[in-house]
Amino acid sequence: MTQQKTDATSDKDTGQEGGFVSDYLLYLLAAASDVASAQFHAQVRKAGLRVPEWRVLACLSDTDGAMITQLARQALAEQSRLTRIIAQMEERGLLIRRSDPADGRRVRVYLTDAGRALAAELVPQARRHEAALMEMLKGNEGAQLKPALKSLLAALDDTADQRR
Amino acid sequence: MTQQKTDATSDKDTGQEGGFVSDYLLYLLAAASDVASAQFHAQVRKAGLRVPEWRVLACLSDTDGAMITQLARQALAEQSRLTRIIAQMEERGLLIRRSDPADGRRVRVYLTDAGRALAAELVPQARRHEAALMEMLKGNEGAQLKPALKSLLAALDDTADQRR
DNA sequence: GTAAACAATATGATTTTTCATATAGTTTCG
DNA sequence: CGAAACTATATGAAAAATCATATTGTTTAC
Repeated sequence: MTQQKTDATSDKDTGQEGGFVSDYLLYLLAAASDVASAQFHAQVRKAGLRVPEWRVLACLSDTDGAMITQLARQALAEQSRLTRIIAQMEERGLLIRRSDPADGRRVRVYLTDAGRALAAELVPQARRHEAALMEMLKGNEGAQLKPALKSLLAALDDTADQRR
Repeated sequence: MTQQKTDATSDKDTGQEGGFVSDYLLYLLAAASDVASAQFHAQVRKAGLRVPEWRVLACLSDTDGAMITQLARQALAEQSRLTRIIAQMEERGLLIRRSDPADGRRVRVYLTDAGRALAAELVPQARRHEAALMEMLKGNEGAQLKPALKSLLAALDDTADQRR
C-alpha cells in the first residue's frame, strides 16, 4: 500500500508507472494536447494574444466573415466567452463586427488589415512549430497521429449530433 | 428546412471546409480531447465532482500518497489550483493530507474510504466509456490513436525536460 | 398579420483559474 | 554551525470562463 517509498517512486518522475491513468484515452488526449501546445502557446502570448484570441484569428484567416456561434464551435469556446473575446479584439482593431444584412441576429466577424497582418505572422509560426512536431514523430507510430485524430473526430461527429 | 444559407457556408456546418485549422495538429488534439471528453465529463459532474477533482481522484487511485506537485502534473493543473482542490476535497472527506515525515515541505495525499469508494464507482465508468470510444474506432485508422499519442508524449518528454 | 416558437448574441453574477509572491522546510557549502 | 540557494505548498488579488437569462431579430402556423 501507500508506496511511501521515497525511493523507487522518486522525486522527479511524473508518476506514470502503469496504472489506470497512464493508459486512459481521455488522459492521453488531454495530456498530449496540453504538452504539445505549451511551447507554441508561449509564442502566441509573446505576440500579445491569449490562446482563445489566437484561435479566433486562425479561424477567421480560414473563414472570414464567420458568425459568433460558428467561431465558438471552431475555437472550442463558449458562446458568451466568444462574444467578449470578439469585443476585445474589435477594440484592439484586429477585427470588425457587422450584422448580417440577411439576418439581423447574426453578427459576422471580419479581420481588419491589422488582424490579417497578425495572422500572416502567426499562422506560419504555427506551421513551423507543427512541422517540428511532425518531424519528431516520423518513423514512430506517431506518424499515424493526425489521421487517427481525424478518424476519432469524424466518428464522434457522426454519433453525437447533440451540439448542432 | 429554413436553410438560411447565405450561400455555401450553411448554418449547420462547423466551418471546417479545408483551411489551415482543420488539418492543424494542435487543433486536432484540442478538439479531439474536448469532444471525446464531453460526455464522460458530464457523468463526472453528475457524480458531484468537477473535472479536476475527478482527475485527482483517478491519479490517487493509481498512486495513493502522491504529493501536491506530482498530482498537479498528472492532473494537468497548476500547483496553486491543486492546493485548493485538495483542500476542498479534504473538507468533503474524500482524502486526507499528511505532511511527509521525511520532508516537512511535502504534503502527501491519501484517499479516505469515501474517496476510494467514489473512485471505485467512477473508474469503471471511465473504463466503460473508453471501451465505447475504442469500439467506434476499431477498423479505422483511429485504432492507432493510443500508440500514436503515447509516442508523441514520449517524444515531447524527452525533448522538453523543462518542467522537471 | 400576429402570436408563439425559435435562434443569435449580449450581459450580470458567480465560479474557476492564474499569477505573483509569501511562508515554511531543506540542502549545500564555506 | 549558519547563510544562501533551493524546494514544496499556500494565499491574496486579478483575470478568465461559465451559467442563467435577457434582448433582439426571425420563422412558423394559424
